[in-house]
Amino acid sequence: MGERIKVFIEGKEIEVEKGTPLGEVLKRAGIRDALGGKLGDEILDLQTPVREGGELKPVFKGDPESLEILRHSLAHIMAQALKEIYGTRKVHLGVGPTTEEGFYYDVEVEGHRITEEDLPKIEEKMREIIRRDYPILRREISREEAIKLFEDLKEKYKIEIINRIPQDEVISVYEQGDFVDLCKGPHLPSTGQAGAFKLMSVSGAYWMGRADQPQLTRIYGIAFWEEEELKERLRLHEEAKRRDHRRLGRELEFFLIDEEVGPGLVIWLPRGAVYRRVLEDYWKEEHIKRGYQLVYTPHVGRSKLWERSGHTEYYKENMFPEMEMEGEGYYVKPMNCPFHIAIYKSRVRSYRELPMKIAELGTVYRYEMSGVLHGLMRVRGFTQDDAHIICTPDQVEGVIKETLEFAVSMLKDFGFNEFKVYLSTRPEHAIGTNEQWERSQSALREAIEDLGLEYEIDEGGGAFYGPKIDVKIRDALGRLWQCSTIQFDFNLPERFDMTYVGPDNKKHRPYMIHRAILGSIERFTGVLLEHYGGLLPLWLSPTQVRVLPIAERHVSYAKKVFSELERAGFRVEMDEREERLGAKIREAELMKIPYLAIVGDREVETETVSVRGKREGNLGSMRVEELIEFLRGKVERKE
RNA sequence: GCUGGCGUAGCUCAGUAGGCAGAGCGCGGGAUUUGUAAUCCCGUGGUCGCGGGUUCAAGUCCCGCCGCCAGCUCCA
Repeated sequence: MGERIKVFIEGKEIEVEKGTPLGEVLKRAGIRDALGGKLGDEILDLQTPVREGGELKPVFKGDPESLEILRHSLAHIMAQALKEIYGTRKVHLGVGPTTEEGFYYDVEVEGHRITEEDLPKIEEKMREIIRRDYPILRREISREEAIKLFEDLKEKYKIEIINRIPQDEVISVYEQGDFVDLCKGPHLPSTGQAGAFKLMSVSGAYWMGRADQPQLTRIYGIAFWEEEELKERLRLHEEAKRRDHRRLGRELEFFLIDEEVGPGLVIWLPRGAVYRRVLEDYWKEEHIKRGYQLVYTPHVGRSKLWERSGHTEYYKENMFPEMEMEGEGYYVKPMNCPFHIAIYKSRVRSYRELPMKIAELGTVYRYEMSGVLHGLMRVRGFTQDDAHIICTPDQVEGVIKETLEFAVSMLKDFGFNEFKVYLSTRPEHAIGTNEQWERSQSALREAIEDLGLEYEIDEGGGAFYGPKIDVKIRDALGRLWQCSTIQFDFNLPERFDMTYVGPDNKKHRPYMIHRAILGSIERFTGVLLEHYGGLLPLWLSPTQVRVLPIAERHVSYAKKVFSELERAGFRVEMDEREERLGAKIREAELMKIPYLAIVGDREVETETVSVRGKREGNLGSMRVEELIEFLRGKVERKE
């Protein structure tokens, strides 16, 4: 009799011998149609021996966890297809994990470069393997056996993986037909049960993610149980493409990135600049309301400054190279903090003036590797909505709470309502005292909990100089984007010898916090454009209303409408070209102008305008004052 | 930066196997006076990313560089 363990399934307690396959365990609990089970964080398939007791959740086809099983098996089916096409010993498999929407496999094919053109052929072979309906069998083998097996198969990468598996861990392989792969599972019982999939793309990926290692070909696929779900996902991909901010930025005349000007350097076109001005005005007002002091600082600073701040030591690879003038070195700023510190230090500070909140829409320049640049999302020059808060130790809790609240409320104003917060705590090598770390970390955690936000802790993921929280927002397509960050800094106050005079008339070291809410204006704009598909909320729209006279005889009345709207504070345009109404409307629609005020004989006659909303369509006739009220309401509610 | 793909008119794209650079939209001019997503006609527009090479001949083939795209890596 072996060791016995207890598992709990749907409230039932089942005692089995350690190592009983999961399928057997489930059978004893009276569950027959499951695909696997979840024990702790691990998803096991039916063949996996259960070696630990605990709560066991059966996983059925259709459960989110079941996709993991499906996708794992599809990765193997793809690998098998590759081997059948290019030769078993010519294909060297790397790793083949599942992703959020499918799977990929990193492979090296000797003597052939896989391109997207190969994908249909591979897909076809995969379908064939699925039709053959091979049973997928799990086998646990010894380390020696495993090494011999994969050496025979010329699977050099698998050997490396085996050598990294801890000595006490079981090594398992899965077989289907004459294909065998090192894998801990989970898998479907047979290839015939694989669902709907599509191979999407091919790209390079370093072995082990390290640039000094060989580069393999990564083949991506997406997979779902049902054809319908797959189609829906492909539709989302199309939608994302349609909403690509780079396309919208050009079409709506928001911004330009010009090769001659330089990669990663954004030029804001007049329409984009109007939007940006509105956004920045709003941002400034909100900061002033909350007691921030707005400042402006230079774009370059002496090398000595960056040496003192530590940037030349820790951040140099992200900085534009040093320039020299009158024998003195200068750097273009990658951050605003040293300047804000200079402001703080411009005179002696009393505890009475803390917390001091210094804010700036500060444009910084960072060297980013050419391959990572991407529209507005990843650039080399950008404007941070930056602020530094300097406070006494016992103000920390209040300051953090207020800051997080501020961030969330601002993001909500832009129409984002779903947030995910990440708390990064002390890493192994860190500066600062235990007291500083604990106080800061608990202030961060409390603030998140007080606001009832969903969060995750990234244990040890903080910077060496302090813990932080990052806020990510979820967009209309379900994607997460990092925006806000609240970061403690125990380093700079020391380096710059920042002090304040306390009630005891002695000098003390303040706490300092870096924070950004939108992150960068450029990136945030990219996110906004994609979130709204270019149709920004009325308050942010560069043009809010366009007046369309139908014929020339309506122009003078249209001008009256135009100036009334303008006087009411709206951003208005008029299209008085000799064009058909349909054409004027079409162009306005393409420019995503939120409201059109159309005037023809009827409107002149009745002193009204015919209103057409981009979202709502024809809204019928109303008096100009009514339109103004209607638009005002929308602007005020930030709709 | 690395791997792969791409780079033709302002935009979207065609250009077979080297053999006189094309279309639609845009833009300019004219006609049309127009009712909820494209009026018609005429015209304009290109160092084919840049630089070399092969060839009688290069948008097309080869090499180098630049940029873009998908990833790797990194991040606001």
